[in-house]
Parts: sequence; structure tokens; C-alpha cells
Amino acid sequence: MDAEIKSTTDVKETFKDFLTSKGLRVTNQRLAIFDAAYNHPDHFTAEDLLERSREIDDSVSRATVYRALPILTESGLIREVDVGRDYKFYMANRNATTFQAQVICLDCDKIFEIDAPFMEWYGKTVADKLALNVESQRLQVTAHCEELQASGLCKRSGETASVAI
Amino acid sequence: MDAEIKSTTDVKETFKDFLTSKGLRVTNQRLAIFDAAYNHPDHFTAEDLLERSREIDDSVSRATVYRALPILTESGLIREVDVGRDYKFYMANRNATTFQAQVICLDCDKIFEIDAPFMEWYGKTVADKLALNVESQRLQVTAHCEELQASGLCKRSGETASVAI
DNA sequence: GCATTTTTGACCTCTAGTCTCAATACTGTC
DNA sequence: GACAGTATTGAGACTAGAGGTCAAAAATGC
Repeated sequence: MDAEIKSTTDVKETFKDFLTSKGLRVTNQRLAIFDAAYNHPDHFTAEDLLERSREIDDSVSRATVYRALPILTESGLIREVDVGRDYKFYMANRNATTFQAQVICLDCDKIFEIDAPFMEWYGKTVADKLALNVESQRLQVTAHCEELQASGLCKRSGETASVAI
Repeated sequence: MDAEIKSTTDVKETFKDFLTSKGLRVTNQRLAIFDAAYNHPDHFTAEDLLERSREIDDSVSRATVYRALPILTESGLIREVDVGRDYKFYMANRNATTFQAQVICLDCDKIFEIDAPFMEWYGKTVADKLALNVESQRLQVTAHCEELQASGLCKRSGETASVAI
């Protein structure tokens, strides 16, 4: 395996270390939730995560998932993805470091993230100009299934589109 | 009064026309909600709007406000402003046509919108490149009160900052 | 003014997310 | 490995924003 790519097992150790360093305990439930979250190929909701976590450890409760999410987010292993819905989405932070634009399908609820390095540069420019701390910036594009398939973005679930803007 | 700037009374007529054209009835409650929304200087929530509407017509109910919001949004007189909170914000669409970036204060809940014409151009470029319909794009910048005051953005409530990025 | 039909207010329901608290399980120490 | 101390857990109650239901009220067209 490529030395630059961390295996899930390695990342799991990172997560355990994170817990310990914060004085938090390493529990089966937290590990199950980590596995479910980090290996999820797409965006997921808290409810999705509960379901998947229970496939690994059926004792995991809804409350524990909601309690684990901020920990996982703080660890940097997953991140919140706000798409302007009434509930939150999350996704594993497996590789992305550059800014990503969200393409949201209005028909089927799918969310794609595509690289938008230009936006990152723009964000920095804005931050300099206003002397503000840019915590988040979003470029959100909405479209319909048909258009998405024509653009080559919408393939199979879990497959990353190789498009950048 | 400048002929190019519509008075609230004129806009109210536009709203009445909109209702009629959609086969909807012109009711005191809808007009009260329109007044409360269109004359609100800042961003507001449904609950804010309920309170303000009741100052104009104390018979206005919560349900009616929630029912009026999509109508007002569809009419284009107000717009939804998603700032990634658990509840929706709205604001009057008094002048803005260009893209606006949101600057959100993490300390005091204030939201500023500043012109970002560059983003609009970028959105169009993206739309062309992907052959997608850009429905919304957001540049969201977060900051703290101190920073905001230093940048000249945070003044008095209701005052528009004259900053563009 | 009257009949028709929409709209309304009061209240009920829904859902995502959070809180409570007794029971459980992790951790450091022996 | 067992123990004590303490964090964590699951079940279920709870909250808040949002929206649905339905009989009563009000706007519209004639």
C-alpha cells in the first residue's frame, strides 16, 4: 500500500490518539461510529450514520451518534457540509484539502463536491481585503439529474467526479 | 422622490398585483406580513416576522406567517438567506441584484451582505463550463465583532456597509 | 348583498437534535 | 486481574422550528 495513503486502520489509530489526547475514552460505540463515518463513500446525515453504525455495533444509540459527531468533526476526520437543508450533512475528510464547490441535484438529493481551487484563492483575497478570518466559503450550484448526467458529474454512487472549476 | 426608487406603497401594490395574478386573495394578514417583512431593515426569522406582523395586525397567527413566507419569496420581494443555522433567515429584496457575500459575526449573530460582483461572474463561468443551471452561490465569511468593527463593516443596526469584494 | 371558495387561527403533528439520569464500561492504580 | 473512580451510554422525555388539519371567518365575483 502506498505509504502516503493512510489505511483506515491507521486513521483509526489517529482517532484513538485524538480521543486519548482530549481525555476522552475509547469506547466500542465511538469506534463503530468512526468506522461507519470514515468508510462512508458519500455525504451522510446523522440518521444514516446511526443506521450504519448499528450494522457494526447494534448497541449504538441515536444520542451517542449525535454526541460523537462533534468529536469526529473536531478531530478533522469528518467535516460538516452545509447544503442549506433543514438537517446537517457530513462527509469523511479522506483527501480533500482544497476548496470544494457543491453541486446539488434538485431531483435526487445527491451532492457532488468538485475542486474549485480558484475559489480558495478568492477567499484569501477577500480575507486580506477585509482583514477578516474566512472560516468558510461556499460555492453552491444546483442542477437537475439530466443536466448532471450530460455534464459527466452524475455517475455511480460513491464515484468521485473528475471535474474542477 | 426619485422615480427609480419604488416607495413601499408602490411595492405593496406590486405585491397585491402578484397575489391577484396568482389567484390568491388580498387579505389584511398578508398585507400586514408584507409590511413587516419589506420594512424590516435586517435579516429576520419567521418568529421575528410574526412578532412584527402582530404589531401591525394582532390577529396574525404563526401558521399564516409560515404560509405567507413562500408567497413573498416567490414574488421576489423577499428572499431566503441561508446562513447554515438551524432555522431560516429572510430579508427584503429592496435593491440588490448583484451577488452578495455574507459576512456572519460569530459573536453577536449579525449578518452583513456585501457586494461581490466578481462572484457573479465566476458563477456564470462555472455554469458555462459545467453546462449547469446555477441557482445559488454563496460566499460566506465568518468573523468576530472586533474584526468587523476594525474593517468598518459593523456599524449601527440597519446601516448598509459600503464595502464590496 | 349573496353564494362560493379561499384563507385564517387554534391547535395538533412532525422531525432533527438535545437533555436527563440510572446503569454500564473504560481507565489508572494496585 | 480486581477495584474504585469517573466518563459514557441507552432509553426515552423534551425542545424548537416548521408545517398540517379543520371548522369558522372573510374575500371575491356576480
